[in-house]
Amino acid sequence: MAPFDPERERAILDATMELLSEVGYDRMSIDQIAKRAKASKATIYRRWQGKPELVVDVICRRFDMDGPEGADTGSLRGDLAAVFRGLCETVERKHTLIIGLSSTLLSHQELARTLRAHLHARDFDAVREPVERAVKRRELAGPVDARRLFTIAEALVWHRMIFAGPPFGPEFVAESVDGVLMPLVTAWSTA
Amino acid sequence: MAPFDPERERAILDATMELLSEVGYDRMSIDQIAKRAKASKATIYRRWQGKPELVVDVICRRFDMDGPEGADTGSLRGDLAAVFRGLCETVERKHTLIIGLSSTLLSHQELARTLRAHLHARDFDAVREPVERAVKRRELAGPVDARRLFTIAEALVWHRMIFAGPPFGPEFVAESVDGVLMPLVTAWSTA
Amino acid sequence: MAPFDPERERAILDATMELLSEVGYDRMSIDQIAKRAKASKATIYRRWQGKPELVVDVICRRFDMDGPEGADTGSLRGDLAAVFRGLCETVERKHTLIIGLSSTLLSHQELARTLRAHLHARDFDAVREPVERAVKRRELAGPVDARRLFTIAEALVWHRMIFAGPPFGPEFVAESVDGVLMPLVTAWSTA
Amino acid sequence: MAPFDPERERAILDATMELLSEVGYDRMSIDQIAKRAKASKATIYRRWQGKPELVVDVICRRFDMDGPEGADTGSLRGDLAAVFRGLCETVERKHTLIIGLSSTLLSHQELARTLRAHLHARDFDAVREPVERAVKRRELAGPVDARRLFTIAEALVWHRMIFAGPPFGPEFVAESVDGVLMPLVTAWSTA
DNA sequence: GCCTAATCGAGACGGTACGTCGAGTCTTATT
DNA sequence: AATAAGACTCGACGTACCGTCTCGATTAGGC
Repeated sequence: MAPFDPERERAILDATMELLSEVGYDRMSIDQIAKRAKASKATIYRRWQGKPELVVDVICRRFDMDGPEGADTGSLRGDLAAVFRGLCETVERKHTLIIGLSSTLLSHQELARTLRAHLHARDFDAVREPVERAVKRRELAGPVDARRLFTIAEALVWHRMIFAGPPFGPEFVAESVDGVLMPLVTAWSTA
Repeated sequence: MAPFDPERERAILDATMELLSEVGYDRMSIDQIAKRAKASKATIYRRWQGKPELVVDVICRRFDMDGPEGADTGSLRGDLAAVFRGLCETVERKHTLIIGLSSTLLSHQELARTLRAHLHARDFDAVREPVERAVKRRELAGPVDARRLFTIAEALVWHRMIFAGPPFGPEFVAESVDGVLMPLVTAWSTA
Repeated sequence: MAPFDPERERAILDATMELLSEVGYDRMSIDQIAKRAKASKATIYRRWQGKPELVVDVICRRFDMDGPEGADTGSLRGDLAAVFRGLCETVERKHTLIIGLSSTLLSHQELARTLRAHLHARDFDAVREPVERAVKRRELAGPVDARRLFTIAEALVWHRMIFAGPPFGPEFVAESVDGVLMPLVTAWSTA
Repeated sequence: MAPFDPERERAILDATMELLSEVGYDRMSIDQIAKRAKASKATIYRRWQGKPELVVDVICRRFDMDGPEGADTGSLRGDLAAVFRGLCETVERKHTLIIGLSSTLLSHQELARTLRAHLHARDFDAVREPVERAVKRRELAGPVDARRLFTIAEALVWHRMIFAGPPFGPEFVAESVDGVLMPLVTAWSTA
């Protein structure tokens, strides 16, 4: 058992996951995690600095975006709407965790960096292909920076998250795609 | 001394302010505040429900937006840039507090509403006038929903705040105004 | 409630007493005491430095010798035997606590002093009167230092305690009184 | 390496000895011993039940009385004083260990027996010869139970140990021998 | 000018969670 | 087969805040 036992790690991460969704970040205690994982607190603290680090690890390992799968709907608008809906789901799924962590992240910059790296990353690809297809289809006049477009989408979702909270209805998706993303991408492609 | 002593209120709010900037929201304790304000914890809890409420009060009273004062620069682009810069400053100034609070807000919806009310409120006006002036000047082809525009601006700033953190350089302002706000407002006005 | 609440103190001391006799010093935890006294650990640590100090306090307040009351039996031998039996009882009653504490006392000299002060103190008187009566009755040729005599008795009991443990049978009392105390006091009085 | 390696045993006992004198029984941990002896905890627990057993073993092997060597001084008083001084030294040397162990011994009767066996054992002989010589010299009127005498001496030293602590000055030796042992042995021999 | 009542400081209280430590067990790789 | 290394469970430790509470002392305005 000389190296860290991966089985214990699993058990602890699993217990953490469960408790996160049952009681939330704030009301979840290390003792609870230990008890549920049939682990000792020492084992937890041997691997992670504290609760925030543990939860960030959970997020990174378990909550990673599954790629919103830019399904090809035939039109740019349809593709963007699909991606946007995926983004809403993802943010909605993680937001409790991330917001629960946020105050801690202020004083743990390194932790914040780690978490950020896992926040966009993969999703970005999901928007590049629809745009490229649209260019090929002549739906767009010229090439467009997909990264920038994705950033705007992300900003819209998080803003909604912060100032209104879930759920994200279809009217929010429609308004965002038709009122912001499409006008923008069109404007950019003709610039 | 029959009514609540307003002097104590001041002392408590001041102490809270100081501690917030010295140690941050999380590591600030009610005991610290009481000691620094030479007040008793009872006095604090008599006026506020708890730490979050107290801090929200501090934010509302002390941190309120000074109105980014959409100075008339003669062009829509200049006006929007001015507003956007003001928004950056405001968010930068408050973000620590707001993020510190955020996890609490998840379980205190009423508190969240109070805070939100103080988050945009006044700023919104600052963007309506530039837009109206631009319409008058024929810089814009038609009327535009200033609220929507302001929301986008806010979303961009908060997104930057969350995923990169301060400071917000001039290139961020330029990119946002030229790459997003101007194209959007133009597109909307011709729709 | 400004000063320390004496009722809580009682409850804590009582709980400590009970647990000491139920599980012994070593296996008694502060958490147990707190739970049984319906007190919080903080309250305990506010008054006492730690477990040893608490237990010493218990000993001092609750276990104090009730004065073995040298009942006047008419003869010096009878009186000494009575005192000696009382001493046996007292030591037997306290020995578990004291031995439980002893290792701690090594590194807490001040605590050790406090405890020692409560170990003989009162008992000493119990042996002075029998001796004085014996002198009056001409049973003893001259005056005798009662303190010294008591010390010998105490030494005998503790030695028995350490090297054999309880119980102390009547043959131990007889042997001690007839074989040691009486010969000694006789020798001293004729010196 | 099939059988238990005696070299490891030595290393462990040595490390235990060192630590006992450096930090005392209570603050010495098995991990420390293991680290210092470059041994593994498993190796320690394979040989000894636990810390108390290990320390008792150390005491038995390393701290055994070297026989206070009842040097023949020509007089019973001189011989007894010599033995008594030796006893003081021995007890002083071991007392930290024994007191450190004492609380554990309460719940480990077998261990207590083992330790007791090593506490008097040899010393007893040291007092028999002086007494026999004194009888031969006609210094004593009749035979005396040396064991009983030794017990009294031991009781005096331990009592002093417990209620005052070291060091044992010459006045303690003088008072004990002249005030207690000599009167007693005289009284016994004429009985 | 006094009295009654509200408010104050101080800080003890029951709780809950923290992060650390030591004991004793068990696993793996080495010798 | 016994070892060194060290991870493991368990449970106690002592600390820090939380939000509630009970004290006297202090200060108001109504008499």
